[in-house]
Amino acid sequence: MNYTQGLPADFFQQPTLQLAQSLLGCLLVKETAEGTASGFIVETEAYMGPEDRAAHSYNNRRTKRTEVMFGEAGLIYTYKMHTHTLVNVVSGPLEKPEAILIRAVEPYMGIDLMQKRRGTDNLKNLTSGPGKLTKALGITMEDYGHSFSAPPLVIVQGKIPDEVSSGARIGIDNTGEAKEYPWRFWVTNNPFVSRHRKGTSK
DNA sequence: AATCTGATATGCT
DNA sequence: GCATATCAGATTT
Repeated sequence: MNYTQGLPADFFQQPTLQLAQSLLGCLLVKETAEGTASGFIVETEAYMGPEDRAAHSYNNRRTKRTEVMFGEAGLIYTYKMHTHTLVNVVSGPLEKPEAILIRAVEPYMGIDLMQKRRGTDNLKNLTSGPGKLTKALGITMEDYGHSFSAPPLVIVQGKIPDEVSSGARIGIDNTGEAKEYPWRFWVTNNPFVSRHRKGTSK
């Protein structure tokens, strides 16, 4: 199978919190010289720009790193955290710095390649975290600023999750009230989510 | 639960 | 230039 085109632009133009849920079950595909690897998105977190203390773009902080968040929905926002690359989907209209962090995927195609890149054959440990999935899929800063609608990194239609849960986000201590906002979404009971915390299913 | 790792950008001196 | 902060992960206690 070959992916020449991702989801249409209007898919990404949903309100950010809604898009974060819509992305669950979609297939994230990365094509490289080594081969194609892909996985179903099973966990996301929304970051709501100026009003969100936890967001890089809080208070419209516009820097070289956050610049792409002010662009159009459907662009790729990658950044590095320590030794790991994390990947986000830019959301919201132009000049609204909102984004959705992809926190975990369920391995689908190219599992051999992912195992090689991660140095493990434990499926549950391949892509169950934002830094892990980028390494497994081969996502790098090279992808920064590109679109999820075109190769080599695309999001295509996948399957509809059976059930979706929501709850507080992860890793954002000391950011005041924002840390309790239920802006993390995951596929209920999916074993590939990064951390199992309590949430409410819908 | 604590600690190490150490990319990138920002802010201060 | 140096100090600091960041949407982690792996390893060790």
